[in-house]
Amino acid sequence: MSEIENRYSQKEIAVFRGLFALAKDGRRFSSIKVQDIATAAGMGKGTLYEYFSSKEDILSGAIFYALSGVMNRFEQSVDDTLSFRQILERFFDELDGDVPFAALSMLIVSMSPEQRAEIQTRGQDDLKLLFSRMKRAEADIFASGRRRGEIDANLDDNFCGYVIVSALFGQTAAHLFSCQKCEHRVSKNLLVEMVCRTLRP
Amino acid sequence: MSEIENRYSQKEIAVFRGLFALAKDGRRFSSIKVQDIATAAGMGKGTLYEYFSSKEDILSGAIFYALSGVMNRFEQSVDDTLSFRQILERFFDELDGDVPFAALSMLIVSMSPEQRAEIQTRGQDDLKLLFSRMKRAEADIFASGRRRGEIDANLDDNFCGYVIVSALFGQTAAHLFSCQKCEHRVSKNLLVEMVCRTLRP
Amino acid sequence: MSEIENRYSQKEIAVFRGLFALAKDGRRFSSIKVQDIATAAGMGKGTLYEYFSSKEDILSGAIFYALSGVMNRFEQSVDDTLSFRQILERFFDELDGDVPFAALSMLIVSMSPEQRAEIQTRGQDDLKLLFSRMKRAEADIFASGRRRGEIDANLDDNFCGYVIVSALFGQTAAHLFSCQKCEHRVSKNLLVEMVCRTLRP
Amino acid sequence: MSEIENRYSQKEIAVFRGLFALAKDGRRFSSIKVQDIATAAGMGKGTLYEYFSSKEDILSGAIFYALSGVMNRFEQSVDDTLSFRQILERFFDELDGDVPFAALSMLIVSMSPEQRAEIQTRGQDDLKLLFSRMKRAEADIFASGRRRGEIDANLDDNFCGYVIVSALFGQTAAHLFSCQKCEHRVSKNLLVEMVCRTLRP
DNA sequence: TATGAATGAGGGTTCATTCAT
DNA sequence: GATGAATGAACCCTCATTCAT
Repeated sequence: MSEIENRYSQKEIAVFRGLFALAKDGRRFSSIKVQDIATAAGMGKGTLYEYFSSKEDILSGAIFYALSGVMNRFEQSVDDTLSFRQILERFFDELDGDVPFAALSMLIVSMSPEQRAEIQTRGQDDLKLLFSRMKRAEADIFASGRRRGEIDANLDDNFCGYVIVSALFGQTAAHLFSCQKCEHRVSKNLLVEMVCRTLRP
Repeated sequence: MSEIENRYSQKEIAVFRGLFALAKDGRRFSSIKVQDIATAAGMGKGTLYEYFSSKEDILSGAIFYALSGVMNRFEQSVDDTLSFRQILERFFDELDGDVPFAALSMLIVSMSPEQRAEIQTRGQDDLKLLFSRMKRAEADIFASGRRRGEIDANLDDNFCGYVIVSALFGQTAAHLFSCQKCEHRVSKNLLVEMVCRTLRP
Repeated sequence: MSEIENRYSQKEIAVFRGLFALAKDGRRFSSIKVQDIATAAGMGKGTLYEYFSSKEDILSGAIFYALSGVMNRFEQSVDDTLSFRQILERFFDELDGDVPFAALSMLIVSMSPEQRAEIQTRGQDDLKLLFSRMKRAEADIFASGRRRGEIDANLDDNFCGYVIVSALFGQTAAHLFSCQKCEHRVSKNLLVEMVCRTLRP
Repeated sequence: MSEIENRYSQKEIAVFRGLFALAKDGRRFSSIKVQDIATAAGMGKGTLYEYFSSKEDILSGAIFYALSGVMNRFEQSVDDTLSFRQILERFFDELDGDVPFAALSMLIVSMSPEQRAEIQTRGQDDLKLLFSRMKRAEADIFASGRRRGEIDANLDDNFCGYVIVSALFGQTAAHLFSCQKCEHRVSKNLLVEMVCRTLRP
């Protein structure tokens, strides 16, 4: 993670954190003004443009930054001494530690289709490296889960990964517009319960 | 459903369909101009304001309209002769028939927090009636699933509902930003598979 | 007056009266919608355009109509058996009878410079005839006032007319933005008092 | 006056002057575009909104600014060595020096009823102070005029003030829509003559 | 380097006008 | 003749971006 943090200047990180703080309560990116971000980051509006070329660039950067953190977190969750459920719990528990995941979700859906396409190919040496490392971590965790009998041996890594990603974003979306109000802690328990139930043999 | 359709003028429905067509490919609401909606709906820009008080009002109206359709569809999925999996398949199969669910998801996350709060309380005689009818339909379907042994008897209706809602929105979010591209049909199969695996005893 | 009334259809008069009613409480012409006028006149919006070519045309027509009334009223005030002060009192008393003068003032200042230029030359056979008749009435009244010793013999008709016009519009303007609130009746007394004091020998 | 000028930034004064220049020739406020004001003030359209919250706010500000100037001018006209007529002449001579009074009149009648109500109560420490100072100046001038025998001792300050205000606005209105064209200088002479004749014993 | 005053392109909204009924 | 649904030109205002300091 420190290597990721090192890749950003303190100013950039301040901007990212400012943006996440603004997006935390479900505010849409389009309703967040550049001035808001600058204020939240504790700097002048003009300074933003010393580090980012546009408002959209801030969005892309912030998402890239946060995803790096999430992936690192996931990678670090690999621990052969823990059960699959325990790994999930630890991962979800720490998920909001660095960056509120609800904010990250809001920002991701705020991206333009072009940005989404771009972020998939961006930083071929960076993001793809992260992805591949995360995939390997995933594979380790899933393999461990299968060995322990927590994951159905017939389910491949793609399905398992899809279940987690889907549950993750589904939770946020459900929060945004659900019939019943859900406590955040309950949601996490629901999440773990759902994933484990889904993947169990 | 006809009762819902009847509650809207042809112009209003044309606007809703125009908006959904524009949102289908993941376009953000903020990047959709009022002129775009008018053009997509086949009418002049000024005409929109004969039926809606603002751009946001179009959004609220469209979401309310689409949700009504989804709920009606779900209610109509109740069929004691079908298995839980079959009901899910039928529901998901028809989900995109009227309004693309991906578009609906995009629009829901495009709502402002204020709109989200408002739509929860709006139309006490309309939306709440729909909700309660859907809840009853849900209860029937889940009860049937439990009777057939497809749903774990220990899981209450809230959990079952949460799983479906979460899977529904998670799918869209996963589409928006996932590592691998997913075919739409595959997603549906994944959806059914996920829900059934999660709820099985 | 009947000849003036006869020159307008009932619809046109309804429109004029509707507009005056709307302008009575100081509302600016630019804030009065065509729909408002139509509603106040008890007809459909489209019908207005059967009788007037534009919103500005309604304004010009209404002013022309009201001015005709005022001039006729003034002409009819000529009465050799009354003192100058009595004539003024009668004129001012009846001023609001047909059309609220405050509304007329508001509408006059709402005219565009082009309209003002146009109305001075409009209806060469109509307005100019009215003007000349009014001038003659003025001359008679002023002459009578001088004969009775109510008007300074050194003041020409232009000055006398200017005093009346100025007092008339000054009253309205002072109403619009004055330090102290003035009762309408008081204003009339003030008006007469001012004019008589000004013109007295 | 410098204290008033100091209360406004140079940009604000530029905007006010730009607006007065546009209104000078009798143009209605509703026909003056924000872009026109910006151009006349020598700045970009967006800059206006750094200093004013709306087009109406520009109007209110300009009127408040100009009225302050007029009141200050009137206050400074107090001079015991001059006759009442001389004071009037000096006041009217300088009236157009800063801001064309015809433009100010046009803008005042362009105000919405709501704005008129608001400006009467606005700036309790500012406008009301100005009003009270002007009232005192008025009282001094009228007292001096009575002492010199230029003003009828039976006329109270309210009547005297009303005569001046009425003459002031009546002149503008008469200009806007009068039978004969009046030279500006002639108007001023007329004004002084009218006021002095009216108030004389 | 950091800033925020200035900018103007762009978009939401209004409303006078038209025309099919 | 009377109507009002439909229209789009026009305008106010926002806010991302720039650049002189």
